[in-house]
Amino acid sequence: MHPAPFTVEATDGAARAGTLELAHGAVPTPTFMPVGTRGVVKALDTTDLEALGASMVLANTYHLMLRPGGDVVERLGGLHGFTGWSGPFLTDSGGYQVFSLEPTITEAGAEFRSTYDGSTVHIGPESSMAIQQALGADVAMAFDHLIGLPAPREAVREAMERTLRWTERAMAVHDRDDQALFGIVQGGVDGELRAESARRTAELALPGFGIGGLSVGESAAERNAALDACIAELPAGKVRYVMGLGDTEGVLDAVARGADLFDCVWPTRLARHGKVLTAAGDYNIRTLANVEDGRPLDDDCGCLTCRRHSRAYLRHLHRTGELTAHRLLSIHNLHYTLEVLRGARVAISEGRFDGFRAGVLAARA
RNA sequence: UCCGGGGUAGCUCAAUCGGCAGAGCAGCGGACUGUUAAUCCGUUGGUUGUGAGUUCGAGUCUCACCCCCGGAG
Repeated sequence: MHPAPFTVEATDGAARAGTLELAHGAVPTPTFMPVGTRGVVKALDTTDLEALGASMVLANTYHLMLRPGGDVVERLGGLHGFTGWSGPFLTDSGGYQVFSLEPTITEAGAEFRSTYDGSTVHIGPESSMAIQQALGADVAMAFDHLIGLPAPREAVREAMERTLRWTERAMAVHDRDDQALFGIVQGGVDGELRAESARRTAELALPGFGIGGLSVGESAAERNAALDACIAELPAGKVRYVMGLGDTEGVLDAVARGADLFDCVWPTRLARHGKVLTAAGDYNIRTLANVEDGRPLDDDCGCLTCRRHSRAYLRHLHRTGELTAHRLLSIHNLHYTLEVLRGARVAISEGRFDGFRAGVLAARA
């Protein structure tokens, strides 16, 4: 087990700025991990990610075990050798697919119909761990049971308890020294279950903690209350990763509550759908309003896309289905998201996070 | 000038025997959060080229005219 030491360098209220040390480098927090499910951030390559200043990338166990297979990736040098990304990686355990693909769940694990060829595939806490160790990310996530909300309290408790049992099973088989294993807090939007899940997961003495099961149908107020309940029970000296959260308002809410790490398809998926994230508010590039607009996507943005291309050109590319549109908008949206968190980090260290956050939100409104 | 084909939403086209004028695209709006999503959902547009006629009822049948395409001359 890699210890993944986390140093809190500054705090401002509950918000904190820190550094997470991993086998492939240090990650300044708070920060955002672009999602590269199949070993690639859709439409981008590793040089794009380097230019963006991304410090860590996420990949997915379920998808990579099916294609090309964990063993193939392992023989090609693990995720780092295979993809060419030399910075830190985190692999999700396949737990999200328990939610999104609705497999049959038993105590042993989850039984899926493969999304690629329809064959039956099984993932349990041990097999997810084995595949993640083969993939060789800096951080592996324990296989968890994630359910959509709203859900009956008993179902939320059952998923939470199962996640705890599965996490202990994952720990029992994990043995890579260059890889950290994070546990995942569940509990829906029930404050008591969240607190209990966080407390019992923290007792497992893992190097970091995911806060999972959010952004699955609950309101922002419910999500924030759930975050408060979890974070109150998690150790201050370890990293807190809010899984699957990526919109500006949601991320800033979480940073204000003491979260350090995020990942989400939000910036990249929205980019492919033509939605542009900006400091002055979000909009769709596809509309007629942009047809002859020579301005950049965002007047104040310094990203590669905004330095070189107009809204009119990007609208044209998106409308005509040119693949470059996805790359250029993904670069912009990721740059925007990373900048918000870089700004938050600086503001925390200077003791002005509340003002920073209020300014960002006001400009977007 | 003659022969043939055609004219329906911004565009390309459907519409059974004469029986409530539709679709795709475009446009407009919404959704999307540990990726089965370059996706999905919703929605505004009509004097059916013009004018008469037949009929309970015409995009559809009849007549005249206008316009477009092809062929002939």
